[in-house]
Amino acid sequence: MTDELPTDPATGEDLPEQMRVRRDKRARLLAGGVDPYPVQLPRTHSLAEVRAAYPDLPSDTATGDKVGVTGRVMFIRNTGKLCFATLREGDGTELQAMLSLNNVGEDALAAWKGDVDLGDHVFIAGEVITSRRGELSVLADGWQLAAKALRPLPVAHKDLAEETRIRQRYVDLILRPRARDTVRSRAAVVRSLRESFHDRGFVEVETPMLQTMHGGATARPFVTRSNAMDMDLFLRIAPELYLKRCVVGGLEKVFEINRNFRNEGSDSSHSPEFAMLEYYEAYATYDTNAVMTRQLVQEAADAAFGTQVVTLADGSEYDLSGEWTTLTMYGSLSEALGTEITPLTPVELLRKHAADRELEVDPKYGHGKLVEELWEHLVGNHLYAPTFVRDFPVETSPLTRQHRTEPGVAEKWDLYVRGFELATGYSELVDPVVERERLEDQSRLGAAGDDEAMRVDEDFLRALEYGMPPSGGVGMGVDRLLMALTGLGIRETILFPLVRPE
RNA sequence: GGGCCGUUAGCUCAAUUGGUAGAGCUGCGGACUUUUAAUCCGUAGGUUCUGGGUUCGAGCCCCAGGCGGCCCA
Repeated sequence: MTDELPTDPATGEDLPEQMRVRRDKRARLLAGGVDPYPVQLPRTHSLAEVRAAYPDLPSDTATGDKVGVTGRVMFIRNTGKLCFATLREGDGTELQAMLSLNNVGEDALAAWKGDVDLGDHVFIAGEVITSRRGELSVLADGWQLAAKALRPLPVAHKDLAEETRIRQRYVDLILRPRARDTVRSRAAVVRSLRESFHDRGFVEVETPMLQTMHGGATARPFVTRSNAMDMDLFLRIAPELYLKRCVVGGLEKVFEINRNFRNEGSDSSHSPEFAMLEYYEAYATYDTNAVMTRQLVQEAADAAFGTQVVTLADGSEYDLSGEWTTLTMYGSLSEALGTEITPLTPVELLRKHAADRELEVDPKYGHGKLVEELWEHLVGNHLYAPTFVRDFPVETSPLTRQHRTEPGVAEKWDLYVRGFELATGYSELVDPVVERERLEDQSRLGAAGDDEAMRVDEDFLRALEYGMPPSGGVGMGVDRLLMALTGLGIRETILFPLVRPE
């Protein structure tokens, strides 16, 4: 668990025996003129290429074909004059190496037994054969150390403790091919998102992560400092206000996939730093961008897993295909409470409903926040199948357009998947005068102590005053998309999540 | 922020009422030319997260702290 450095690195005196042994081997090899970390090895084939070239070799076959392969030693099975090792390479492919006294000679066999430990990278040159048991193997003519491992590999037969998996992800990746699959799935999903946008004529932009004023979401920012400019800066909580400036400027279809930072705790679905996708499209609405968002998710599922009925980590299936359910926030809340709730329902009554359900709410909450809390508690958390919930309270949606016919609600949807919020979409508010009023309301909340409230961004308002076309906008958590598609927790979808130092 | 649980060998975990800290794998020594988590014989390995306290005696009880997990806000 603890990885203290040795008090004396040269002798490694205070090290556990297993690390001392490996350090000693390295030193002995160097002293004997053998480089435990050679710069290059005459590899001719990947393990996967060997496997692909000989898919159906019968047992106990000699092909006569010579190859040079490399891999990390995952298992070793030595007998007196014949040694077996299971090599594993990057994509998880395994191939057996065999070293026989007859082929490599006494010295090379003794060196193999004496020098090679589990976890070492080795190079094997030899003939492709199958063993008597039918295992595809490379029967060595010679071998060479490719990189000596100085730390023992944890046992491969027991799961690594979750904390160690996160803190030492490299070990997790070595031991658990599934961990590497997750990384590849994530890459496939992100690539699919980009391709879906490119196919639809969107342009990818990168907007500031260091901002002089944070905005675009209600969240607490990280504060940092520019020495040269002698001023505080904020790590962005959302790219929204910059992407809208792009739309004002005539980039009518823009998207960005990048990191957001929110100065909040982490749990199974939150991380202080997370990957966010946002996209804006002129002349789109929250109706049309809901359709496109569904397509983005479905295309990503197809690209990464070849199906829209994905298999989750617990083995269950999750169906993302076809059309998705749509609810309204007030309608579904009314149904859950058994009584009509509207934008005109007084705050006192909402508080009473919360109290009746033993839901504790902040006494400062107004109508909008109370409705959202009640809804999340009574409806949102129980939505398993992909569901769009539409028409949010205006009060809590300061950047969203007022509904075109329904008073008191905004043209905003949230997409819920497996009980958590995956994405949100708006018909964007583009009237600069109304926008200013909303931001001024927010800034009054901020002045009153709400440090999640937005500030008045004068430059953003100036941009809107030049005229932003009617637009739809969407934000989707990329980590959460992976969670939705795999059933993993957010810490498994992020390669190196933030953890306190040991 | 609050509550509960955990923290022991390289890894995964045991340890009765407070009474010499154990196992499997790994390691080390040996045997073995067809193994598949090889097998067999032998053997080593500990600041029990840290610091205090109680006690004849603490992995275990008490206090403070660290790190992590779960639940709640």
